[in-house]
Amino acid sequence: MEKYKETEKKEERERIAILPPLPNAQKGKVVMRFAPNPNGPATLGSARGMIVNGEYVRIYDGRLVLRFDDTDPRTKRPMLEAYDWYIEDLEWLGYKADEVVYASKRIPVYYKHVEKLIEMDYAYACLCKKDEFKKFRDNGMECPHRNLPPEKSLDIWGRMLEGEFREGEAVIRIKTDMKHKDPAIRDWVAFRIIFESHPLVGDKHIVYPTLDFESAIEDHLCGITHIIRGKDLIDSERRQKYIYRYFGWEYPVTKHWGRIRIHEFGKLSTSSIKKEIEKGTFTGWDDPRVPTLRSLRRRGFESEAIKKFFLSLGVGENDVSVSMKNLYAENRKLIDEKANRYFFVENPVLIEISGFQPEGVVKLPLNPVKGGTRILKASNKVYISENDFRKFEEGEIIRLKDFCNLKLNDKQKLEFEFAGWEMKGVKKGKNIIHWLPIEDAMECIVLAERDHSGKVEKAVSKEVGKVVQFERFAFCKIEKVEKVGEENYIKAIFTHP
RNA sequence: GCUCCGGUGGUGUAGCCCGGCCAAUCAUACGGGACUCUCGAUUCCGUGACCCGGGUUCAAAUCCCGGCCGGAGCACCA
Repeated sequence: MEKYKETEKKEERERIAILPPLPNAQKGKVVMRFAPNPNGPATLGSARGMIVNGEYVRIYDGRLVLRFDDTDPRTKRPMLEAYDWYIEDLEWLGYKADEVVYASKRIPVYYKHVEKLIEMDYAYACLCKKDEFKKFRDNGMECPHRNLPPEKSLDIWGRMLEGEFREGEAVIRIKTDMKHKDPAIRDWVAFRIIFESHPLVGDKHIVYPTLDFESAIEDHLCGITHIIRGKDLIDSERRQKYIYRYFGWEYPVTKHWGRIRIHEFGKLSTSSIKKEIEKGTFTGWDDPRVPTLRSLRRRGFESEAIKKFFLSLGVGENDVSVSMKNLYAENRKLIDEKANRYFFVENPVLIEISGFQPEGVVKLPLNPVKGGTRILKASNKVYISENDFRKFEEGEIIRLKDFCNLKLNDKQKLEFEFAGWEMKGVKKGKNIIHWLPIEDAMECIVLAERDHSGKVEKAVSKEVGKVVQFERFAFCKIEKVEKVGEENYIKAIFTHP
């Protein structure tokens, strides 16, 4: 009976995690893509793209393409390390790209396509200045270059590639409709000149495609059947459909999700994080305060929790504003039973207990599921947290968890007196505190929003790389044991409460 | 301003296409009880929502119109 209930619950949870069916999707024939710009590492926002696409591909037994939309070496300059980081992060989340495409390496392919479009008179070389064109566009008028004969456009195109124009002097535009009711769609730019060395392909090119062009061609070439992305790219579809019509291609099925805002991180964008790192506010892209996947991994989050978190948001088009608490809840479900328990005493106050001379050791439970014990010396010199100490009043009985009771005699002088071994008489809850014998304590620093320092059980040294729970404090990942001078100390990272 | 899109409890989400079984699902949050020598877990109970106004209909969260609010795009960024 109990077991039946258990599995039923699991199924319920599983069902929630399932995404709505994709229109026109056939098992085995779905091809989807995740297309980031590697101008920084994957963030929580990128994770949504990886998870939703990855999960659909898994459901439909399809193919996943990881494509780097890195065709602007200046404004959204790619970061060389980020390419591999994306591949790593994708794998960490449990998805594997069946194919990896680097747009910057395939620029000649895009050249060929645009040449064809120019020949067919569906694209033209435009020599207007940016604001000149804007005027034409806003008034629904054709610019003087629009009706250049294809040969003439082709000639300008050739000279663009030769470097005869400077930046801003010539672009290639796709012909749409200068009277289109949405000005954003009118004759958009497909290629522009950028004299800037590309981190990945160097000085090979001076004419780069815009995202809309590159993505349109690449989606077709890769045989993408379904595109799911943020709604900021919703106009892309309207623009790109012109190309698809001109070539007689079929546009993939699309779906867009709304903007996501995480309460705790607010406005942090890739570029603003970058700035803060350069300023030294953050230590790097894996600083625990930063919403990158690298940081969450470092903090000890399970990728499964991140997945559940995003799947629970669904793929609706309305904007969401969600708290990390939801992620914490998912992660807690996974790590609670794995994490060993230890005492971490923040802002330690050393007290000496009078009235007894303890001998031997105290055994404490190590893990709530697997059991096991950990051992601390029974001592009359122990650390307790200043945060607890502050709350006690003279005459109060305090329980050192799993050890013994004390009575606070004089708060000023830190005078504590032994008050028995048994639990009875102690109010459960707030008066049971964690503690640490002076003999088993070592220094510990916990990196978080605001760093916490204190003392921790020496045995924690064996947990490097693992997530533990510091009782009555939080879950933390033990990162390493570091030596400062003579002394070792534990460096841990705050995971979540 | 123009062009799209969206509005279900504090926060997310299901339901809306194909109106009735929705006095609206689930999660999280919050409040209270039990249990546990953790402020964690478990468990029980509770709080709490269909943006507003019209219309269609025997019947509307679901369809239609208007309003209000929110968002996205309007880049030689992605």
